[in-house]
Amino acid sequence: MANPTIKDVAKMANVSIATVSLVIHDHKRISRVTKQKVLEAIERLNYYPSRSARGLVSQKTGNIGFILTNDHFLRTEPFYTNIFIGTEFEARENELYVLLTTVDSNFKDSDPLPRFILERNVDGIIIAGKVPSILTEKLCDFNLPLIFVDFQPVKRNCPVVVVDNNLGGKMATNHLIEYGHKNIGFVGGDIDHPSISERYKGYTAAMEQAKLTLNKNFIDFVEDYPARTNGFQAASRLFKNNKDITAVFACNDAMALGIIDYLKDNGKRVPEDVSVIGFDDVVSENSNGPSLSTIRVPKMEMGVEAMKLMSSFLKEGINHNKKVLVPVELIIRNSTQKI
Amino acid sequence: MANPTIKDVAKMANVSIATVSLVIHDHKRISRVTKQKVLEAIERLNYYPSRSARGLVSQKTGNIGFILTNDHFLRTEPFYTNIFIGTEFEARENELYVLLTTVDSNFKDSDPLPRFILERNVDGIIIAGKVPSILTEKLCDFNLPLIFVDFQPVKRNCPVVVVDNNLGGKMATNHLIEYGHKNIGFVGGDIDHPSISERYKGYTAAMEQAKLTLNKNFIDFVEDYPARTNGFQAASRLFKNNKDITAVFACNDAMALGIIDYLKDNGKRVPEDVSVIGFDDVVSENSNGPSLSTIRVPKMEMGVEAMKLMSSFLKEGINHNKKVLVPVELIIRNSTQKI
DNA sequence: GTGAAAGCGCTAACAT
DNA sequence: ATGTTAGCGCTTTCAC
Repeated sequence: MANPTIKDVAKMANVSIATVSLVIHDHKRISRVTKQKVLEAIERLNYYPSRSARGLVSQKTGNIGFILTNDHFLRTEPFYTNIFIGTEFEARENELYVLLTTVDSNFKDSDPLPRFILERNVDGIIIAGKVPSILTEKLCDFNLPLIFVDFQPVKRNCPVVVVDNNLGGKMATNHLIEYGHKNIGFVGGDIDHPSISERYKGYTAAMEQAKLTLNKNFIDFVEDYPARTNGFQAASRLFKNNKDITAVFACNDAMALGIIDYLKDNGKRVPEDVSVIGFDDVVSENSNGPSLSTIRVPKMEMGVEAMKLMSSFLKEGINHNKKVLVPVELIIRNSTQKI
Repeated sequence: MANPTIKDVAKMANVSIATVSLVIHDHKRISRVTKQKVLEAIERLNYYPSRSARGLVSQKTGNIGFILTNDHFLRTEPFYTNIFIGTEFEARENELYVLLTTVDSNFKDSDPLPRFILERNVDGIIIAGKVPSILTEKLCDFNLPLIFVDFQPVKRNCPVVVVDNNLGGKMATNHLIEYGHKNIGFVGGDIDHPSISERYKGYTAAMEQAKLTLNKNFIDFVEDYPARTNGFQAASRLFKNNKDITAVFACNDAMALGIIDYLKDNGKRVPEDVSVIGFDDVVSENSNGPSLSTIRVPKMEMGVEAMKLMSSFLKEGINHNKKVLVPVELIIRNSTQKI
């Protein structure tokens, strides 16, 4: 039969559709015999309950929405993509599907919300990366569980999966310090971004702990997205006036590459003249040049953790308002060396 | 109101739910006045029809399934991921969502099909990359439109979006020939893979057209997945016996990198001693080393095209059994040079 | 332990 | 031009 319904099963098993439904949900008060009969019919007909029908009556769609800003969606490095893949992975374990969508990076109050919310086509929402707070506010008004990954919204108290950015910042800086560097620069993007500010705090903390002077001239923030070209620009400002910098910690790999671009263009060798370390570990896999030391962020795991929170909330209803801090790892490659 | 239904709208507009439905579907025979009334009520209540309810009655879910093998899903280079993103992109234009899932690379007859098919939770399926033919067969049995991307199944006559692999192979080879190379090697993966065999055919065609001898010793196929390590292995076999090879065309970027790895390890410089060209263009973006010449494959566009085929089929019902051949582009970077 | 029946929110055929 | 109604496939309460 093309698309058997619960009726077909009931007919074949000589029971009512209610009984079939109970069997499907493994209800206790069903006799062995009946259960067996029904299961056989299901098997023979190759029956699967329809999602739409279930969704309508149970108000559960089995879908989870995944929201990303355009900016993040279109970035070439596989950062948020890998987080998405992680959610996908864990979704499967929990019989869920993920609906991906993007919102404008400058989401305005008048902008429409993702269609899957309006159509009640998701049971929960995972938000990856920084999104405008106006969006967060609007999302909170719906009665949908909300989980944030790689971004902790201010004010709102939602379950969150974030990288231990502070520790990572310390680890990167300490690595340079241990290699004998003293004049260590920091290059960052938008300081208002929680991740970047935490990485910066890790940097200052490590510097202070090592009793190294924190030179304001060694620090450069771009207002823009922390992209490769911005790293280049930042480096040009940094090195113009500070010839004695021997190492730079960039807030992410893209900027680190931009810094290396600049140094190469200006006759400096990496790592011989200047050590550079990044953050995220999005570069390595397919590069064939001198590889970048960095702080590895377990991107897929972050997605997995987020979906685990979602799934356990959906199942057990416990909203622990948990903050999952995923660990980072120092990856020493060839862009840093002892002084 | 929390979740207004069609009834709420009908009540507020003083019409029947049927009228509301007709207005939603922009039916002709509705008077200006009524339409206006209803639209106002919809606006005021912030009403959106429920996906599940619609899905149940119309047998249309608004979802498209996207199937990938594990192998492809887990590869680090963003090839299929970008195709997926392309489908996602075009899906939004057509008010569709994409459900991603993977199947085992060795899908067996007894393996269950993706859940979204069994639950009738998709209106069509896009299959990306090579999948076991047994899966294709099973999928065809369902009455779902099927579209293939980056893989053309043998026997089955489905709409397909593929790269012009043959032309790409010619372009890559001609590039090397134009640079003065004569002893040009070819390194490929599984020759049974249509894409690889087409690229190889392009290579041989270009060689023959240039009246260059096709030396069997200059050609190496691995049985395995065309990965970086396999490129390394292939290169080691190739160069062991053929000291006079001055250029290699690798069937994809990953293998090209493996070849470069081997050459470096063995004291050969790229491109000074040996030119290497790849295929796919998945390396460039975040590499900081000498960059790889390659044939660019428009990955996102492929996804877009596939979803366009799907959407137009769903809307107009025209199954053109079209074969969309997406164009490739020669990207000359620093891994190839004139002899 | 099992069945009858209501109803989830919508579409579409048929009435009026 | 608009309303009435059946029914999509399922879950769940309430009878029996």
